[in-house]
Amino acid sequence: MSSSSSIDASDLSAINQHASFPVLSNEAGWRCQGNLWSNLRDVCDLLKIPSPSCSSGEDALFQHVRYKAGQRIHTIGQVFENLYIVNSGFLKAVLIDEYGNEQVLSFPMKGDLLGIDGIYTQRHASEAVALSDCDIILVPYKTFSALGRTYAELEQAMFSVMSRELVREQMMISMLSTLSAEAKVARFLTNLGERFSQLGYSGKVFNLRMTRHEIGSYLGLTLETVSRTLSAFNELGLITVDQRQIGIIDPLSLKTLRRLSPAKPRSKVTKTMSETVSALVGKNLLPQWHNDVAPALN
Amino acid sequence: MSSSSSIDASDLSAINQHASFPVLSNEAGWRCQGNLWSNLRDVCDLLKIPSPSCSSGEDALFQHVRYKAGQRIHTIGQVFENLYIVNSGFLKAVLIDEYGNEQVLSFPMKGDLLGIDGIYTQRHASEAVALSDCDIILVPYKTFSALGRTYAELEQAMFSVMSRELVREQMMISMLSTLSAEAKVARFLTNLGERFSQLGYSGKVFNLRMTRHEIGSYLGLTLETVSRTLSAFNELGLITVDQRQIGIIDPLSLKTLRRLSPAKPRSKVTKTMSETVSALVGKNLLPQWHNDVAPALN
DNA sequence: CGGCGACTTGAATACTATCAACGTCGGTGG
DNA sequence: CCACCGACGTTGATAGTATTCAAGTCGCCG
Repeated sequence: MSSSSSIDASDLSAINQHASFPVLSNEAGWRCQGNLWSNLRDVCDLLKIPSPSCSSGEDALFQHVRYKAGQRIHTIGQVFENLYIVNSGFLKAVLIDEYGNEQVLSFPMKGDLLGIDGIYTQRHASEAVALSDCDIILVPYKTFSALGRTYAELEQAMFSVMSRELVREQMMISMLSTLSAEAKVARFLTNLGERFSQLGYSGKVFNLRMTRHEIGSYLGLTLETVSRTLSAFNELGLITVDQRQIGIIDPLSLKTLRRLSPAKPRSKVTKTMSETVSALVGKNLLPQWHNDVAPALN
Repeated sequence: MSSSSSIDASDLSAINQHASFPVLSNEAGWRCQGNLWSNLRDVCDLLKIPSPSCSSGEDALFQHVRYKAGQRIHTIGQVFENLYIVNSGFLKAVLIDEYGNEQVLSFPMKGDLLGIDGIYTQRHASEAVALSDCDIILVPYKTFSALGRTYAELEQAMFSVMSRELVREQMMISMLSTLSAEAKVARFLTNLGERFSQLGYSGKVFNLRMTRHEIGSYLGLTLETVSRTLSAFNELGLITVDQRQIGIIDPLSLKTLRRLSPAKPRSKVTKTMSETVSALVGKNLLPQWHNDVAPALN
């Protein structure tokens, strides 16, 4: 099935059984044809962690695997053997709850690490699905552990990455419990834009790779609410929406968009404001202080 | 201030500066008076991870610090130097969001590990506050790292613990976005009960150490909703409530309590159930399928 | 005793979910 | 080629849940 230079996901079972421990090789030839293999340095660069200084770069080679949109990288309950690093493409990480509903946890893209959740029980707690064609680097956990014993910095970096994930999830928890639907969607868009920017794509105009339903699951909203909110932002001139094409027009307003003041509602005078702003405040789409400090505007 | 055998939190600054790297000592004397010091084995036991088999148990000693209710173990932005392990007492871990509101992330108790979130940026991302008097074991991260280099199993265990935390937070995310207020509170109570059980306390009758406001923050609800829900459970005979004294009467119903079916109601057979259950169904407190298969009731 | 923080309870409101109808796009097969 | 279909998306009407605002109670501490 794997016709030429590209390892296909359908070959993965064979790979897992026979090549799950890529052996050292001084032949650089393995890396010549396309992106079939990466060395430790490549992997560290991708993860944005410092690569071990004294590494020859040839300690180990890591295999790339291609997945087509819709394919699963790992599934819930599957025995944990590998970590996965996204080299290209877009995916979703989902949890299936006790009633069979899927909960989207994240939308990994280039440079993101998958599979950490399997370390604890030695089985994956979540599943990862390709939303577009993907190129994934397969990092056998045993290999990685062994390298960690050799290079202390690598081990340290791994702790750091896991700590970062932890903090990211904490932010997610905070956002889920405190923000309004509008604020959630607004942040989702700006965050996505920022991530695209960091990858060298446009952070202002981009394509959503996921459905409204998946966005809703990720944000704790229904797909209708997501759709309505996008439409509202569009009407207000904050963004443009054309199916999955998003254009960010007013990033600042999006970023500061907030819930209707969960704290002290200081009922104060509303002053004359620009059309747009008053429209926003009227719809409770801007922070409360736009009301409080109204005199400062205009 | 530290009068006798007990190290007080107010002495902590001095400790951090001068004794942040507890030195090896073959004198067991340090551990004689009370719980002032723990060795690696003690720490591993507390965390429920296997202690390195070839460890002498005297590689390092870890200092205990006592905190009084209300004191902070670490604060946001504080330089990350130590991990903390709860030996006794109850705390809350909180995040302060951009508007100054506090978001409760967890309620750590005996055996829980604090401070992991500081590894990434080398500064704590959250803060931990004692809800009761606490005895905390202070584990300098550097010491711990060094031990990890010596004992591979220890390092492995650390990854495992972090992975577990990650999965726990994922469950939290899922719960926050999909469950109803009733279901959230019900799970909160049963989870708390289970944790108490595991510590040897009663899982049926216990004291809440936190305010309704803190519970609400943890669950993404307002304090009023928490209060109302507890009252409702009380009226339904699922629990008893007397201020912060909780008595779990019907653990099973609590555990299966669910939102009013967001998904497709899968018609299944229901076994005969008690009065209590039909009361619950009447108030939409039990899964939708309890209604769908109503003929099966009575 | 006074006062404050925590808690409870009620009433009204606001927000989001739910239900339903319809529109669009892309693929497939007659 | 076109008709049909299914998945996805939009929009409206309605319902329901949780928040907000507002008293008022309780317990504790100075």
